[in-house]
Amino acid sequence: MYQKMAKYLTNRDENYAQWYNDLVIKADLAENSVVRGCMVIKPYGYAIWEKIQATLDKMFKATGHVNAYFPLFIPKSFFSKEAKHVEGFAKECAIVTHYRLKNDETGNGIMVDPSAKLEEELIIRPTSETIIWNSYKNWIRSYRDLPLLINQWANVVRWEMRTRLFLRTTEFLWQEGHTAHATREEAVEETERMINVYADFAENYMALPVVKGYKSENERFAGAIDTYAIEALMQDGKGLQTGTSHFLGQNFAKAFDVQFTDKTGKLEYVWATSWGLSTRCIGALIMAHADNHGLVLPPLLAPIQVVIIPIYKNAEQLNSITDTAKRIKSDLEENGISVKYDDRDTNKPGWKFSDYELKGVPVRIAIGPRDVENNTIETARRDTLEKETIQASRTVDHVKRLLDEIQKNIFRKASEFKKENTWYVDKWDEFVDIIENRGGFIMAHWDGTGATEEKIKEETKATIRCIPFNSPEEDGKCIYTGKPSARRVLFARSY
RNA sequence: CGGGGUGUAGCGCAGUUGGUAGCGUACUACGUUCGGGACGUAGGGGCCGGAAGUUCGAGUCUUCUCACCCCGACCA
Repeated sequence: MYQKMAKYLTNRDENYAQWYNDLVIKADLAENSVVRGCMVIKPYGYAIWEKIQATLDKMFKATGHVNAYFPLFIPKSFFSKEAKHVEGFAKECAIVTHYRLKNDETGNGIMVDPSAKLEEELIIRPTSETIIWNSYKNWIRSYRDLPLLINQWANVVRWEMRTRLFLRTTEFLWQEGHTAHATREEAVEETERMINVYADFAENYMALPVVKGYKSENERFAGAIDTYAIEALMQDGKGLQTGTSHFLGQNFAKAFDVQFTDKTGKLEYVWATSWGLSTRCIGALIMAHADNHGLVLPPLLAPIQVVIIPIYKNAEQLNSITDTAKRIKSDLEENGISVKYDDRDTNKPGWKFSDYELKGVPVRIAIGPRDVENNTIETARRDTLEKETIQASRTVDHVKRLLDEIQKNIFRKASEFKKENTWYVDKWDEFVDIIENRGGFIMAHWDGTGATEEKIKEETKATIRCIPFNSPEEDGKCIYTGKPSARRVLFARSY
């Protein structure tokens, strides 16, 4: 019955990358723009982002943060103030050099007016530490001004060589939190708090099990003392970082000369953190849960949680079905469930079934003449594709239970997948074999040096995704060099 | 920036030895359908990426050019 899907969507097991691209396009999430490397996020894709924003924003507010907005443009000179930071981003910056156009005198449309050259070029933000800390300098005088707990929802630009919808685009949307603290301890605590917020969000809303950990020096954010990340496993065995939190120490405070007077009257540099999560996590949502029928959205982030589809032969039937459908819709909505009643006459029921499956709507309700007659409805859950016919009076309880079960079930499935694809490896041959042939997370010993990490990357394309917080102390030998190691770290190929 | 590939209808593609462009899908209208992407009939839609050249004649041959895609170096 479902085989025909192959006609519409590339098979996931035959070509994962193509399946992903097809899915993003066909589920109407986004498309490539005429601007190289940039995407158009379409209404359905943006609706998912809005759910993500709304959820995270609440979590940020609940942890004491407030929103603000800083400029898109950053004076070039700001960038050179923190040496490591420049190094990290210099190769992928877009630069504004002029501020005016004029008619081309040779008659070929318009041109950049060479007389309108900016005295100092402006960098389009790849991240906002510098412009924000330039403001913080003016805001912070005393310990009474701290902590400063600010988040912004923004777009950023990183000039990427190779892009993929949601996973890596030249411009993307994200939130970036930037906090300032009086003590090192407080800043470290904030860094930890926010990685925990991300992990909570990933697991309980995205239904995505993650590994929390430290980044190795090679993988660390440019300008950070320490970077924490959450890493998730995709269905093709590759890792995807879905959120990061940085302890910036006093690096930016020193670069922008942000000092405050502490309780004892002493002048101190401010301690900082920054943390971010981007539209990339929509890619994670897709790659972690979706199947050959299309998207599978966790109910807590699905723009439409329930779709009602009428099945009818004539206007009379449609009218009586619509009565039932509207009643059910408002009953569900009263219970905080988002419902779409799709009574468009322009598509057949079968077409709609497939379309909403493609779009990952968690629960579908079908109502036909037989249902009206028997006071029943048919429900179908997206995760297992199971259908049930139930008494219409039971709809609200049944749908609530289904949404709850789907949310739990896809998390459970993803957790099992992660467990089955996490390998504890002690031999290099086995490491290579798993990376080449099976994929997944590999927990292995590492001698702690960047050189070794680099060699492993060269030979296998696998990198250290993180050094898990919960990795127990354990004597072992580095998988590559055989040198002593105190704990296992997480290796994987990644996006 | 290196290596490979593709540009023909909205999308996906075919187009032979050069002879004036077609298929699938989508679109429009009407009818039959409607419980898993319906069917029939009739229609509309093209500067064959761009420029120059060869030729009586170019989607097809030559040269130049532009754009995009894939593989590498960089990355959330």
